Amino acid sequence: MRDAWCGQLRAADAGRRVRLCGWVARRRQHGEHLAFVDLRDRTGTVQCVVDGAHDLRSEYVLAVTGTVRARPEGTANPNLPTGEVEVGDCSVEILAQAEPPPFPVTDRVEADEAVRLRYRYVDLRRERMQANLALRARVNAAIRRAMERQGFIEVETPLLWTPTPEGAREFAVPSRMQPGSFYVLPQSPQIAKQLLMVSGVDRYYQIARCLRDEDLRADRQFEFTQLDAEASFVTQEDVHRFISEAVLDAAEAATGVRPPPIEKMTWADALDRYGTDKPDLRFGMELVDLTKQLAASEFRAFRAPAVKAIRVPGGGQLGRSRLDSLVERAKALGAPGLVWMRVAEGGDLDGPGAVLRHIGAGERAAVVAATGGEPGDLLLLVAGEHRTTCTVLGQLRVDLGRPPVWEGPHRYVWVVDFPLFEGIDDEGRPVAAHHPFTMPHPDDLDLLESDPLAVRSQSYDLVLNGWELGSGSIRIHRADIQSRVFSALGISAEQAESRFGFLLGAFRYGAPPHGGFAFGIDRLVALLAGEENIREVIAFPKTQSGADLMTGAPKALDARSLAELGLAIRRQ
RNA sequence: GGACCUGUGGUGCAGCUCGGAGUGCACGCCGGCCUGUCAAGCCGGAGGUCGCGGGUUCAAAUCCCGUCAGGUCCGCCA
Repeated sequence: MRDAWCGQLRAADAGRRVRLCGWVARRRQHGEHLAFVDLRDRTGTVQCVVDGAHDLRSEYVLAVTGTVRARPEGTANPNLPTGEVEVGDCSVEILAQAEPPPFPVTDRVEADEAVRLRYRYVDLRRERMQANLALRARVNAAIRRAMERQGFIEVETPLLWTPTPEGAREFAVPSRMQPGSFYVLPQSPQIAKQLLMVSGVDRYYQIARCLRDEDLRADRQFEFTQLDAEASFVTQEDVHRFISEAVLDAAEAATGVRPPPIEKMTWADALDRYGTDKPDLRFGMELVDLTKQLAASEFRAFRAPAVKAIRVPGGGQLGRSRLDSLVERAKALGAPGLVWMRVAEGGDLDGPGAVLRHIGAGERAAVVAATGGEPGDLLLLVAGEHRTTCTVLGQLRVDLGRPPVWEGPHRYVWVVDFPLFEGIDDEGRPVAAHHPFTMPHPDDLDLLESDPLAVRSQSYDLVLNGWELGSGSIRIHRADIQSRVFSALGISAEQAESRFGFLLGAFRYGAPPHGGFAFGIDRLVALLAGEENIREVIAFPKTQSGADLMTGAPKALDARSLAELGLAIRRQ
C-alpha cells in the first residue's frame, strides 16, 4: 500500500515514483487547479503538489502516488527536513474523511490538558508526541540489548499477585472463583524476582509494569514501567555496572551521545552537600558548613548542632518581601528560622541588625570566606539539627537555583550507603528505608541492636538531575541476619511468616547471595525528552484524579458483574 | 485529607483588581476569489449556558459562598 515515508524524502530521492500514506497536515489552495498538501505520517511531513479539484480537508487520510522532485529554484523550505523536495504529478486517493480535529494538530499551540487526554489519539499525532513515543521505543530496545548482552534473561512475573501489607497501597482485584478473596496488582515484582534467584535463574530482567494506588504527581502515575533486574552472586558494584551499562546505552540511543561514566556519592555526602538524597548536580549552590565558624557566636541560634548556608549568586537584589517569603518557606519546611545576609561591596556582610550586631568582624569574614561570597550575593543560613538544616537548605537551593528540566547536561549519580532505617515510627520502632530484605552494610552489622539508626545498608539509588530514577539493594539471603532485621523492625517471627512466608520458605532451600535494581523508564524517558511530566511519554495516561478521560474509566460495574464477584457497593 | 493556579464560540488568549448590552485579538470552521505556497493570501459569514449551582446588586464573565473538572504541590509513594 505504501513504499516510502513522508518525513524521510530527501533531494537524493528525486525522480523516485513513490506511494505515500498519511494525514493532511495542512493545505494551501491556489485556485481551482493547484493545491499544496502537506502530508503527515509518523516520520514527518512532505509537500505534495496536487493539480485539479479535490476536496481535501485537515486530517483526511490519503494515499498519494507521485514523483519526488527537487523544488523549483527559490521555493525550498529550510524549516522542513523534507524542504528541498516535493511530490509532484500526484494522484490522490481519499482513504478516510475526517471531521475537523478538536484542537490543532501542531506543536505550536498547547491545548488544554483535559481536551488532549480526551482525544489522546489526536494528541499523539503531534510531532512532539510521536517523537516521545519513538524515543521511548529506542530506550526500551537499548535496555533489552544491554541486559541480554550481559547475560540477563527476561522472565515475566504475575500481574495477579498476593497482598503484601508493607509499602505502597495496592490495587485489589476481586476473585470470581473465591468471592471475598482478592489478588493485588504488583507494586513491583520484588518478591517474585528474589524467588527467581532461588530458582537459579541467576540473572533476571523484565521491562515490568508496576501499579501503586497512591496519589498522582508530575512524575507518578498509577501504573508505570520499570527496568526490573536481579542477579545472583554479585556485589553492589556488579549491580551498578550492569545497570549503568543499560542506562548509558539507553541515553546514547536516545540522544546519540554516550554520557560519561556514572559517578558515585554516599548518602551522607549527598545530604551534607545538597541537602537531599536525590541531588541535582547541574548547578552549584552547594551547602556550606559554618558550624565551626559560628560556634562561638553571640547570636544564640547559631550555637546549634549544625549551621549551614547556601550562597545565592546575585541574590542580593532580592526584595524584602521575597526574603520574608523565604523565611516563611524555611519555617514551613521545618527549620527554626532562616537568616539572610547580603555580601556588600568591599566584602563585608549586611543584613538584619538583630543578627549581625551579634556577629563579630572575624566571624563575618570567616562566613564570607567559607561561602566564597562575592559582592551582590545573598547568603541563606539555617541553624538547628543536622538533618533538618540540610534538607531545608537543600530545598531552598532547588527553589532558587534549579534549571528547567530540558536544560543543561544529564548528570547521573549513584547515591550509595543509604541508612538501613530512615527514622522511628510512632511506637519507637525503626522504619525500613528500602524494604525489609535489604542487607545491612557488613561493617555495621554489630550496630543492628545497639544503634540501629546508624546502620548503613547495601542499598543505592540512581539519580538523574534531581529525579530519583530508581533504587536497589543487595538482599538478605541468610536467615540469621533476616531475623535480626525483622526483630529490629518489630516484626515477630509469626508476622514475618504470615506476610512473607513463601519467600522465607523458599530461602530455606538454598538461596544464593543476590541483589538487584529497578528504575523508572517513564522518568528516564521524560528527562531524555526534556519533558517535565511523565504523561508526555505515556501513550494513554491518567489525570491527577486517576481518571482516563478518553475511556471514562473508572466506571461503575453493573449489578450482575458485582454479584458474580461477590461484591456489594456501600453508598457513602 | 490539605494548599495554590486555571476554566470566556471548535482552539489559544485578552476582558475580571475598579460590576454597566457577550466586547476584542489570533487561529480554526463554512462560502467566494486566487497557478508556487509552506503558520499561504484577499473578501464575506456562521459560531457563546463566560465550567455548574446559589447569593449580593437596579445590574454579575467580573464581587461572595458552594461545587465540578484540569494542573502544580504537601501528606502519601517499604
